Amino acid sequence: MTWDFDRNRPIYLQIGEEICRRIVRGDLPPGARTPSVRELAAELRVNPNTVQRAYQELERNGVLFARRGQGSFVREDPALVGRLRQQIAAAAARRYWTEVAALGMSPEEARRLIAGVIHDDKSSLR
Amino acid sequence: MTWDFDRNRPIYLQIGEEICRRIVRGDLPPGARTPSVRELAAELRVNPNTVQRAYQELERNGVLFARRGQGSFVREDPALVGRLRQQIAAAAARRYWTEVAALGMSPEEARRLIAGVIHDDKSSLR
DNA sequence: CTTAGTGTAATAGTAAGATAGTACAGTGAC
DNA sequence: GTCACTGTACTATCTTACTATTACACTAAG
Repeated sequence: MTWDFDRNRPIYLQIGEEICRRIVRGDLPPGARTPSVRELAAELRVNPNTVQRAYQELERNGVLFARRGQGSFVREDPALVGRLRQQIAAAAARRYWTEVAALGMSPEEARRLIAGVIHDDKSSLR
Repeated sequence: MTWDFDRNRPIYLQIGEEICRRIVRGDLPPGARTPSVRELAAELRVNPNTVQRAYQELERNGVLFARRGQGSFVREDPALVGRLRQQIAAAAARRYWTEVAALGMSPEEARRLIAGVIHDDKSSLR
């Protein structure tokens, strides 16, 4: 999976967010080994330093831990997945509402717009 | 209105977005003069060059036009407001759905989450 | 022990955003 | 004409994200 970054935001942040998404989805369950720094850097066509910075950030936030010579792993905290899911989703929802409210959009229209986008996306899958 | 920037995104982009929001809301109707470069720079505690860059960007996108010695103005294109409103809102909705879908969230939950956030916000206004 | 793979650290260089300061060009009011 | 405002342009400097490269410390497998 090569993948496109938002050029206007630091890559290391976007990598961290992607790791968290994989954890929430269950692709990276607690205890699992994450891709190594060099491995992920090659996959994303990015410098290893950038990946390492992302991992350090995640370690500081209690998401990962690292073992020299072995790799980095998802923490085994049972509350982790739920916490991440809740944090990310709530932030996304809040951001959406903040943005459209700043346009003067009504709650009803804000809800309708989301429903429409979701519906269009579903029907475009075939 | 002093106002806080997202430190992880270029300020000039955020200024441009705020101008567009003001246009959509009607605070800056077509034909209206925008704050001068120096004026807005002072208001936002930002360098005049940064504001100028935002204005240039908006001029390239057909949102503003400038007259030396007079100021910058919102274009009088009758479709402008609707176009901006549609663009910004649709992008916001799409981004929200992309984000939560990447967590594995269902359409129903995505809609419920938005409804909850909007409701909480309304009831916190008093 | 050797080897290959891991995380970690340090250095140097590049590019972009932002600041500071100055200067020039056009407009309108006096 | 003068003055005060506008947009516009340019240079220099700083900071940060990112790249490139090298090196070291640790672990597991052979």
